[in-house]
Amino acid sequence: MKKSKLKRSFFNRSTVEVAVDILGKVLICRDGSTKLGGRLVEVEAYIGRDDPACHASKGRTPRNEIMFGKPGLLYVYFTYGNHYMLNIVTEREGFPAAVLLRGLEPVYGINQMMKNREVNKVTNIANGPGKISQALGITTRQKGVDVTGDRIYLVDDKTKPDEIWCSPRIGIGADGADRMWRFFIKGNSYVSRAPKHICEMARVFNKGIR
DNA sequence: TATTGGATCGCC
DNA sequence: GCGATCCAATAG
Repeated sequence: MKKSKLKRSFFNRSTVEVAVDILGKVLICRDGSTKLGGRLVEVEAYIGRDDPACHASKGRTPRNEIMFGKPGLLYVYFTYGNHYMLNIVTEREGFPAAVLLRGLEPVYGINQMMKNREVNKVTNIANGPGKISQALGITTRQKGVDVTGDRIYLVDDKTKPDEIWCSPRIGIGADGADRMWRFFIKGNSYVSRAPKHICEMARVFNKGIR
């Protein structure tokens, strides 16, 4: 089986489908001779104007306008005075939606990522959304970068992820907390520390797994 | 122009 | 469990 780079058509689908399918794929960031990245193990879906937790729920603003753009663009924003959140835009152009990257199993450039994070445990490099951006050197400068290009992209190496589970999204208030739109690989050590949430197997997306 | 709170993290 | 930290969004 050959490795392949994910194309725009991958992201031009329903956000839940993209969120589930992107688990197990490898995110690569190239900068000159530096190659950083790893396998995605936890993501969340933010879907359109009807999703109260989606930044675009109240319409288009300077911050969220990238979400209305082409599927496959990076949506990066700054929050809590400290952290950059890395998202990939999904669905057709004009429909504001994205997948937030929350957990990554380090594969490439582990030493450099540990330097970027000032940590010395691999399990503490990228087990949280702010940590992923810091490890990879992502800031709002990367907002709008196209992941079908050659600087930041995703690779399908045909690895089958283990069981996919879902839960409510983290850090979301009552509005939108009912949606089970956080997806992660059950038991993986690089999933972020989460509050005690109801988790269940995402049965629809685990065909063939019993 | 002022105020408020956040898709978090790290340390107590 | 709580404070840091600063920007975006909203209200006045």
